[in-house]
Amino acid sequence: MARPRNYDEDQVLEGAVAIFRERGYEGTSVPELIEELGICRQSLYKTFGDKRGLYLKALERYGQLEVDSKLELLSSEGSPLDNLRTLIRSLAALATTCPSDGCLTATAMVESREDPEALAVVEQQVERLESGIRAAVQQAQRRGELRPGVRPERLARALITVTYGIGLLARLPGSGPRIADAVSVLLELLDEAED
Amino acid sequence: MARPRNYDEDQVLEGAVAIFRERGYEGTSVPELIEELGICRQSLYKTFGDKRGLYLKALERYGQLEVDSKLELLSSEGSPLDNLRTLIRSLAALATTCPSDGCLTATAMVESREDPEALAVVEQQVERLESGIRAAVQQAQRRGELRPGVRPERLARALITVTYGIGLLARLPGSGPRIADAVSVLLELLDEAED
DNA sequence: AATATTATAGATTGATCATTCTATATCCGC
DNA sequence: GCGGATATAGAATGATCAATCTATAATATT
Repeated sequence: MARPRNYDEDQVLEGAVAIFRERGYEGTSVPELIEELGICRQSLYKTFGDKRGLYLKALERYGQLEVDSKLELLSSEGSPLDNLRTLIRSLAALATTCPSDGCLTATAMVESREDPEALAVVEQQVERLESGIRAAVQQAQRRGELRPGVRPERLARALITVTYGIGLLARLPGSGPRIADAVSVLLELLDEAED
Repeated sequence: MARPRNYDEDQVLEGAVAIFRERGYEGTSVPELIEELGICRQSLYKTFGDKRGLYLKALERYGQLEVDSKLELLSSEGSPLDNLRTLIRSLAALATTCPSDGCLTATAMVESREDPEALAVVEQQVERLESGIRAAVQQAQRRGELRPGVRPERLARALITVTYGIGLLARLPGSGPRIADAVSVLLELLDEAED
């Protein structure tokens, strides 16, 4: 009945995530997107509305995957405290990664600071991760892995701040040691909070 | 001999800092700069080369003032540890500030990630603050305020990461509690490192 | 006061931007 | 294999961008 589309929406979105991570929203032109995503102009507009629509979807998708993988890590069987440690250690990977793999959520806090919809997406993902961390801390505490004095919400918020701070610093060449040391200090902090 | 200029270069730069902090580099057009700075087009180009030249100078000026004020704080008389505490507490101010007063240095890490010169300015300021913090930690340690086991460089790098992380999160509405808690946890961390 | 020198104001340029429009190609159900 | 429907390709549009050019205004020295 109709000509079938020549592209896969998910695949296009994945490509868009990579491009926006690397060059940002303003830094990417529609012609570039067309060219690199291998999708034709009209299809892009038909499927995503406009450039910003594609960006919002990419932002959402990125956050979804990123946060999901962290939450999954936190809900592994075994010690919640160990899971927290693993999560924190995984942040160190950003210290050695090329800046083009930086955190799109962190980037969006700056690039989209005048876009309430984008900020809402960001806020939602940040909150999702924050509550996952808080839950893990609470579990660790209930199991007696962390001292009773530890305040889960406060610790979770502090960890969130460092997490996205690391996502930011990863953009700055030469920040590898800073990230590594931040991770190391966080781990030590958990050790000191251990019961 | 010649018509005197109608503007003060320092004042223009200060205005540019405010504008770039609020709307970023890409988000500010030259006509807007002209209009809001009250400087005429030609003078802007004559004095600063081009838009990017003005931006680089503004970035440098912002970092200079920002870091200087923090370093001054750290080198106050009395207890270096207390100075560190004061510095950390001062970060909490960003939790309540409007996002337009966000940290231009943190913003530049994202916005100017493809501009080596801008990144060099950023890196220089970050390093300057980092070494100031490290010196303060060393002094505190030498005075016996911090445990001998504390590693100044590592702690300084961790503090830097949180500092700019806070500068990032300040852009996200609703992050006030996160920033406040991050500060609170940092202060507790210092307490635990006390000798 | 005249002139040289620099600032100012605003028109102009040429590139690039996101988006829409037009025309052509491709496929499915019949 | 034909008609209808949708995808594609790329030209066209109109706005906006940074930057330059042109012409006018203002002042300090002579």
